[in-house]
Amino acid sequence: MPAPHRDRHHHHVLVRKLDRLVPLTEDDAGALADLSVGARQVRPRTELLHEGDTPDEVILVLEGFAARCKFQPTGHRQILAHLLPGDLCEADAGHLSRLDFSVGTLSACMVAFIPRRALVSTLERHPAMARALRLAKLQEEAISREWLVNVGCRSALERMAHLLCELQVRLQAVGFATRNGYGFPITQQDLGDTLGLSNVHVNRTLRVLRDQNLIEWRERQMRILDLPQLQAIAAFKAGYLHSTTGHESLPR
Amino acid sequence: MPAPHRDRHHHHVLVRKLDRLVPLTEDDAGALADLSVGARQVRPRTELLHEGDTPDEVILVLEGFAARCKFQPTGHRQILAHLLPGDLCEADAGHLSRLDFSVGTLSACMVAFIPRRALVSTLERHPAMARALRLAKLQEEAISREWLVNVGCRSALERMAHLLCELQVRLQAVGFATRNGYGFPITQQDLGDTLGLSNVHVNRTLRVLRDQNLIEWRERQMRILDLPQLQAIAAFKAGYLHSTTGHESLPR
DNA sequence: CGTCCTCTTGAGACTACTCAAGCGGGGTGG
DNA sequence: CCACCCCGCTTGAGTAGTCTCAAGAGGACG
Repeated sequence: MPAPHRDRHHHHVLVRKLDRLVPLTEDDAGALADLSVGARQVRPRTELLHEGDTPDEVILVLEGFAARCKFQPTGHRQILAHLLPGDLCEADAGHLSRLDFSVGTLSACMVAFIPRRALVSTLERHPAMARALRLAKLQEEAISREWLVNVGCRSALERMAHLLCELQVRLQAVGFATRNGYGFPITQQDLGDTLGLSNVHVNRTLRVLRDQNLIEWRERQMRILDLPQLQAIAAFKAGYLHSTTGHESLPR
Repeated sequence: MPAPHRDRHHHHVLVRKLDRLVPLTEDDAGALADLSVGARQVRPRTELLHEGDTPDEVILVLEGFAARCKFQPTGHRQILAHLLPGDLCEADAGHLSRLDFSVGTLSACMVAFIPRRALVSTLERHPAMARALRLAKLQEEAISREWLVNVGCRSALERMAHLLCELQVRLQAVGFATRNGYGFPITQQDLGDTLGLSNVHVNRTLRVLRDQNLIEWRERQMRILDLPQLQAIAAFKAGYLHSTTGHESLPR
């Protein structure tokens, strides 16, 4: 029993992600999949783009956790965004002279480096993809707004719960989470740099969630035991992710 | 002694701001200025766009301080961005179904409500403006990244100093700051909601800066007495604002 | 087998918060 | 014109949340 024709490339993360935002043709999907030939396995804690660079390649994460981050003179690191499978990074950074942050892997990752020119020309030939990427960018911005709220006015427990809920939704949208958990191959230090907490306090906060039987985290696998309760703690509203069931209104 | 021809519209904030990013023709400038006819005076603490709305108008601030903000169920408010004179807000929000934040004035403001269709058609006829707006958007994103760093890993004193430095640069770029200060008509509570601090702690933090003769803030006028020292406290690097002397490289 | 890295837990310190009270200026109504 | 009131600023006191320093345990890897 053959899969429907239009699903031929749907094993590809980026296709899965964008098709939820804007229905793609089989032709679109193929062109998209072609962009990520030559993907490479990258070790954890590897810098992919450096602060101050003017990269002529765009990063596409296919597997694993990567991140945008900024390093402070004090040695502190702030993680600005998690780059999950299907996330395309710095698509329009070419407009700026220099990056004001760096991009690196947290875990081992499968990453494609897409020449900007190739991306641009593909987008010109596939306007639906361009529209989907604009929507994806808006989602990203909504996430970073929520992160500012997180560090700005939530307690450690609330922040942690909120992040775990967000990842559940985002990863599920690209097929990297089950109903009650996901692979979570990052360190507690990474988590601290994400949430603006010390690694020690991250540990204590996780223990509270574990002691309340809300989560379990072993062998790089996060199990969400009580999602409703976790969402309640975080006052988590999935709406901001704009990824509910796909196919947003398409003005303009 | 007549002003040079191309300066005819340069009394307009948005023209001043965008012309620094991409040189505009007199024709561009005129079209831009036309968009803000019908600007209105708005009282402080007025909501301009509401969370959940799908606005068909874009906000242009001509005078005063406005802000994007998110309200929490707990009653807390997080300010996501300051909208200063020359800032154009939610230019591409039309792509999303619903706003996940609201926009409101902090101080009394002069604001233009620009119908999205008018903006779009002007941008189609003036591609330089469209390019300038894309660059302005990138600046905004850089600022919000820096804000995340601010609340994520800086102390109260550092956060405050950093914000004051940022405003000095941003306001000077649109002619709303002198070399050593600017009008600063917002409350300490607003400042707290911006920096993730309580209003009480904002007050104490300001007193430290005042006691060290770094700033003076009276009658809604902020005077920066020692900018280098303030920048040193904040580890402030103006580079992220990408507004140094204008006319960035223009790829693509 | 040793080393390194991450996780874990304890103890003590410090930053920032909450609650509370007083002050001062600007606007409003008598 | 004056009195009052409200809102924002200021300062104090005590508390809570988070941080730093430190030490030990458990794995992974060479």
